[in-house]
Amino acid sequence: MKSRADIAEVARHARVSKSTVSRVINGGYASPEVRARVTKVIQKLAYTPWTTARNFSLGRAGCVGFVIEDTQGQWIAQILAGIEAELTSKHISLLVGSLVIREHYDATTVTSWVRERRVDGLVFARCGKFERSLIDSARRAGIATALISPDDDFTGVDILRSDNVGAGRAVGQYLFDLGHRRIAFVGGQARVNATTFRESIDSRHRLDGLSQALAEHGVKIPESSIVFLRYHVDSGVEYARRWLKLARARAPTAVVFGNDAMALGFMRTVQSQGVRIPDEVSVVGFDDIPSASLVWPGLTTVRQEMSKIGETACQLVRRALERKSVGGSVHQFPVSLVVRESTGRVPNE
Amino acid sequence: MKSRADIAEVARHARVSKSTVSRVINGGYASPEVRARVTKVIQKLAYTPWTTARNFSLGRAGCVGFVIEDTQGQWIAQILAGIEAELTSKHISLLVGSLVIREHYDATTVTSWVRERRVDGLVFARCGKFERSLIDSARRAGIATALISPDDDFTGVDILRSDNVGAGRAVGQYLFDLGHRRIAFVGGQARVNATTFRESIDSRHRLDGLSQALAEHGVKIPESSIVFLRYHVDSGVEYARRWLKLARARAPTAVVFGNDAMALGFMRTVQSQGVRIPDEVSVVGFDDIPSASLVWPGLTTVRQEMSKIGETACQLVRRALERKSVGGSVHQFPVSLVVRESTGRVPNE
DNA sequence: GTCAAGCGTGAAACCGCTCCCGTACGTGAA
DNA sequence: TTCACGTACGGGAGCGGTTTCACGCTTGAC
Repeated sequence: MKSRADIAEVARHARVSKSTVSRVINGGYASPEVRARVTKVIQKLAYTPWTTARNFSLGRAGCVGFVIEDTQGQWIAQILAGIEAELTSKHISLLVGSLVIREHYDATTVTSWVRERRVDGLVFARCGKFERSLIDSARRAGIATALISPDDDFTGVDILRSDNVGAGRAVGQYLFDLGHRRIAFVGGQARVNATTFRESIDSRHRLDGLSQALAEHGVKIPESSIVFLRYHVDSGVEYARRWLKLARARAPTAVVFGNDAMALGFMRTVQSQGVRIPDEVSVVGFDDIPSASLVWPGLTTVRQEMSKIGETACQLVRRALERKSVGGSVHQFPVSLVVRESTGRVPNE
Repeated sequence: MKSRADIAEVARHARVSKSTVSRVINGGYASPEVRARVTKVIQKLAYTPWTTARNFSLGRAGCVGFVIEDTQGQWIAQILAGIEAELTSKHISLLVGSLVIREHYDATTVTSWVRERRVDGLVFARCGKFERSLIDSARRAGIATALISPDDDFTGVDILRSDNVGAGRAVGQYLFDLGHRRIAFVGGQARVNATTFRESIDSRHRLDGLSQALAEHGVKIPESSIVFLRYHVDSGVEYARRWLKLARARAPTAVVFGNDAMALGFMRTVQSQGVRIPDEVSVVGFDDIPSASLVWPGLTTVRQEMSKIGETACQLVRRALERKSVGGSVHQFPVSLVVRESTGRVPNE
């Protein structure tokens, strides 16, 4: 009992050589008659080339590795949706190799992917800390790499990011129009190594945009109203405690957070103390994670095209693979302000 | 310039045959001296077997396919964390092949995985509708399959599920202890095909447990307080409208939902109408998605060991692969009640 | 001393596909 | 007619591992 047809069997039935069958499948020289005959046999035998053998023969892995840091687990779906769409739409579809979703991604795992040539390409998404040596070794191994990152201090890799400055500007204009003048910004921190964190570049850009837009109307955010904490719900809680201690007349009437998790932490904490949102304070987040629309009041936030970014990242990796060249392009994606109920006109004093 | 060492080069340097190198790597007959010599050469040349070649030679794909339906994108992280832990912990680590995260998973994609032998194993997670023919064809192709599903009407595949009845009982006891006597249950629906839905088995089991626990105290849930809607935020919103219309004295003092998304939809809707939770109504969800702890008040819910379930699913697939036999085991995982602020004592009337 | 059993090793087949190269044929130009 | 060239196809090497098989050596039981 033969378990499965292989290319040789197809060739026998069609009375041609393996080479010809291969050409029919992959599109090479083949006369119409032969092509028709072979195609018919393929149909009849329900033949499908064995992917592993094909990859082996082509000297590739047929996989793209995907690395992400995602403690809250809110990102994955969006980015993956894009990646998946891109990969499956191509008949030469490469699979998403695997992913790392621990709090801090494990460089050892990724290194082994490179060493064992498990992947042809790599996509790093929102990893606070990129190991430069890791990316370099990937490049040396001929592995195309795309980074979803605000940091563009890399050579030879494609970089994708959202227009954070534009996002900040949009938020600034929006809050100004609502009458807000005392605005605070709570940015996030990116991981530098296991224990150290630094001001996140994403957040810095968002703050820059925010400041720019407000400055155009003569409004300035005082240094005392700018703070950078870890990208985590707890940071929102912590900032809420500070905010609650401020005198009513001096407390910011609007707080812009570096991500939704912090914003939601802030909201629930002040709500638990009886503060009404947006009557007493307006809140803006970033990212539009699923939770943002599930709370009451819904969180006004900035939506990024994460799905589109994931899709493009894969396209870049595939293209870099085909051309056997590594590109160092930078792609910036537009964002959109999603207005919900957590923002309102500034209260009359 | 040779790009990379292969097994033949290692063999040359160590003055042994390829076979011996292979045996040293995979643990076969080899004298201590030879083993040491070969190991040293491997170190020196930084040799790592090429995964694709190995898989090809072993006649396998080296991949496990992962299929999930996840519109809200809240599940993936939890299950994947477990899968990833299991796969990377094994040196024979298989990669997560790919995943489908559209609203309704695409059977065509999975079929092509099977046809092209892209995967050795398949894990289906929380897919409302399993295509029986798909699973059967996978079995015939010798692909080990694990289902994360409450439905055990399948043969030859491993099934994993949470103890939904136990979960329902725990919720029932808890609410009874808080003094609740008028309790409603809003279950979910699973997809049967593109347009049809049926009462979800998960929800039915949860309701069974809930009813059992309450019945032991002489409390009965009237039929009119049981409803099955689609597993979606909107269903929570819809139920909230119905609830708001009920007379205070007749409205349930506690509502148990089939999942967190519906519970959160209910909460935000009644909150927007000024209803205080849990003072006026207690709310219980299921699943403990990230959002549950981000809202105010925090949602009391039931946590499932999704990470553990994912991990076990992979173990089962791997084991089925090694033994070349398909097992039909059923695994039930314990759940835990997570009490937050959305539940409280029944209000004095 | 003989024989069987087991260990340690090398040679070579094998997995299924791609692709290089050689050949045969037909066509058009010199 | 001859030659060059492009098209169509077959033969077979090659990809890098694993595994089977054969063979030599050592050991122990009789």
